[in-house]
Amino acid sequence: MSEDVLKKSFYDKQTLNVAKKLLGRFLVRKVGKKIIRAKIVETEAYVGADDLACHASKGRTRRTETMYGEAGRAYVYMVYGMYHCLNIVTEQKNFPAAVLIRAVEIDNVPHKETNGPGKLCRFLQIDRKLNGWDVTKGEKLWLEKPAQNIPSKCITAGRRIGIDYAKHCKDYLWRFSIHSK
DNA sequence: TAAGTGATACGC
DNA sequence: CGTATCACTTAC
Repeated sequence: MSEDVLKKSFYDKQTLNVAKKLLGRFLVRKVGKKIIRAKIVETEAYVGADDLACHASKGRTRRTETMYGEAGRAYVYMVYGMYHCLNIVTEQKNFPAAVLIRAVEIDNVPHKETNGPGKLCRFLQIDRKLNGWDVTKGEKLWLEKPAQNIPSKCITAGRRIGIDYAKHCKDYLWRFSIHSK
């Protein structure tokens, strides 16, 4: 496996920092012999049982069990019956936190097809079978270092999307994206 | 702006 | 069991 594969030590840190550092890195998906490399351009952090927007705020259940596990695993779930969302589990074991991958860019693919969490999973053929997958192994699904880091002045923080039910937590600036130019 | 879609969680 | 809700997308 490539030396560029991000290790567990990248993920078991503070979630907000991991979310920012994931920007500009490559999400790599291998299906059969085909490899797709996607640059991450937008992420969101979901941190702990106290974050009302985090699925784990409702307690530890079968669904959220992955988030309580080790850092560097994929947390994949289905929403609205049609779409999957890909998250990467962060922080230490038994602390529920993850980074949602909201948008990516792929060479020769219209941005329209990969600029949403449900759309990028459909394009990369990610579904619940990958829930709990270890993304530090460099097989099937993993993340790689970028050619260069994204300067912090090119990162925009904003409110998270689609979590109006989360009361005061909806105003946290826990969505991060790269602004071009 | 609304509705499709089914897993999930919870109440009975 | 039933039913409400949802970290979304697409078509009006």
